[in-house]
Amino acid sequence: MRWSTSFIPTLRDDPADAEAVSHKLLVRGGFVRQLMAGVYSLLPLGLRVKAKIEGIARDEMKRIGGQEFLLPILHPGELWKRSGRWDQIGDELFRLQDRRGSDVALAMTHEEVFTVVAGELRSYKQLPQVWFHIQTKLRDEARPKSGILRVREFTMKDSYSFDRDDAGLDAAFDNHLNAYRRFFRRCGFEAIAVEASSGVMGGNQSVEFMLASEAGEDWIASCAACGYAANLEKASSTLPAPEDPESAGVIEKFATPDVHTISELANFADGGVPAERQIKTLVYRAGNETLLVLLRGDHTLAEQKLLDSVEATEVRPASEKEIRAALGASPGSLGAVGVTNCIAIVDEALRGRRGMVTGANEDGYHLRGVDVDRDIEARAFMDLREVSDGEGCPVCEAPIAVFKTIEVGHIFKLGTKYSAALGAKVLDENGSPVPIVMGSYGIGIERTMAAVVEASHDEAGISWPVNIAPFEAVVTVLNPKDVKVSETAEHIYEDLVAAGIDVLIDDRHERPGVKFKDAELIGIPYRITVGPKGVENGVVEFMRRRDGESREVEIARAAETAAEAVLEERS
RNA sequence: CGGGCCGUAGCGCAGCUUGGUAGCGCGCUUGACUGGGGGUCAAGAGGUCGCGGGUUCGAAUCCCGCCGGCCCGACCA
Repeated sequence: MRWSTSFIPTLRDDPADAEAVSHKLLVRGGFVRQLMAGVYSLLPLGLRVKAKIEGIARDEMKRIGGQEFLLPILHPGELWKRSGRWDQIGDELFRLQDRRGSDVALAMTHEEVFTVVAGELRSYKQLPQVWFHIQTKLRDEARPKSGILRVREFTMKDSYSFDRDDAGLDAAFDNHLNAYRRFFRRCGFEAIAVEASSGVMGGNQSVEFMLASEAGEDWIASCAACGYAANLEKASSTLPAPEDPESAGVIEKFATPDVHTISELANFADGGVPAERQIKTLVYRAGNETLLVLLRGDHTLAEQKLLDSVEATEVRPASEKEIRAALGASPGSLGAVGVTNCIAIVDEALRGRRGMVTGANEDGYHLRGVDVDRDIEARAFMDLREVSDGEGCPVCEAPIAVFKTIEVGHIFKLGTKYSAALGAKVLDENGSPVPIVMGSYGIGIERTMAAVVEASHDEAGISWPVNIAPFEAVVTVLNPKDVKVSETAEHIYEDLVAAGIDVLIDDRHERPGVKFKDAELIGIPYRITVGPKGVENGVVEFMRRRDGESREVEIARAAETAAEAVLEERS
């Protein structure tokens, strides 16, 4: 392609509304333009990258036996009602009505429709199947942000596995796990596979693929020593054994005027204790039940863990009014000792603790000498707290690291949630109908694009890996008016085209500096610079974007050298 | 959905406090010089000041309403 006739609108300045590096660079480089909040147009450069990422996804899916489909994005609301998600999901699902007034949903994901198609499977002998498509998804995100990282309209590679039993699902899941690792590696980064919560997707196991990045919004805990990694919604950790008094002691009420927070109580002169000796009492509503969620004073609740373990579709913090009605005191003086009208759920870290301090359910008073096992009627002990950096890995006890990541892929063991609801059954060996065991597996294509930029850029711009670069090489013509220079450049360009390299020739009438800056901004992995001085000496400059390494190459060998470098890196 | 900030030329911004009919840099067009890291000079083009209403002789500027965007939080298969 010729730069002079291409639409590559690069910008000198960062767009004012961009925060994330990938957002700034993809806009400045002329890859994307915003249309509205969370909706972006892909320009030619952006589309080229997207197509390459899709190509790798397709390749990896076919490697594990995937068959490609293309399912609609306009779905009958009826179908989503049958799976239950019409009511479960809320505002994130785009809904509309057609001219006859029928409910229609815009695809957030395609479990329902793939399951309907799978309804034509008749026999266990037809299983397993792995089906996929690469299709637009629409989600009315509450807060689109960070450019192309979190949007309302995007492309997803999603696949669905259909198996006769859990063992089959396990195998399909493993195949995807490996395919995803290869996929992200080919896109240019090592994704961290983490245990995750399945959320409203249903199913009992899910793994997310993450890229460590400040631009991300998911926190994960990861152990460098043994490889354990989990989303903070799910991660657990070990703590040093507490040093509690031997004897249980007796409960004493004491006055704590003006003490409303854990830290105020820790600093309270007349009976205050450190946060780790306090019991934090949070009040939640789940359906018609009031839950007391008890944690150590210095710990934070991982709300998703609570949600996952109470089997409610929704839990929310109780209002101050509800709290007062249930416990007779305001936040700051709450506790679970002697409370019978609420369900107390206690974090594992409090099990067996003695000599603790907690609220007395009377404003301005606390209790000391509390023995958790003796004094609190716990419905259950569960892991509810959020892991902190430096705590012990649950597998090997080495210190665990907590950091921010971008979620680029997510795979789920769905089980029979959708097949049972939508009647996708096969006959087993005995001739009895059994629901198909399903898995679903997604990769965000544009998000992957942005993630690569987050992982691979410098002050000058993007540095694409060869596999997904919009062009693999650029021939920069320093002075197109100089006939010798321009003929030399054109020859090299033609040779690269003939060699099957995606090559761009910068034949614009621009200053050299402008061309260099632009080539670096849009991130072309290799550059051949053809200028009058070099041509005079029979050489051109060959430069690698990622480290700036450059050398002179004979004109006759230039195309070959570049082609070899590119081909060596393609995978 | 709560809190904060912002909509003026393609991009980045000033002007608004104290009303008088819009300006700067970059980019763009034409010409000349220049040609290995965003060059110089000259001449130009380009704006319903987000939208609607109100106040006023007069509104980018003041008032009311709406729309849109960004950030923080809640949310997120």
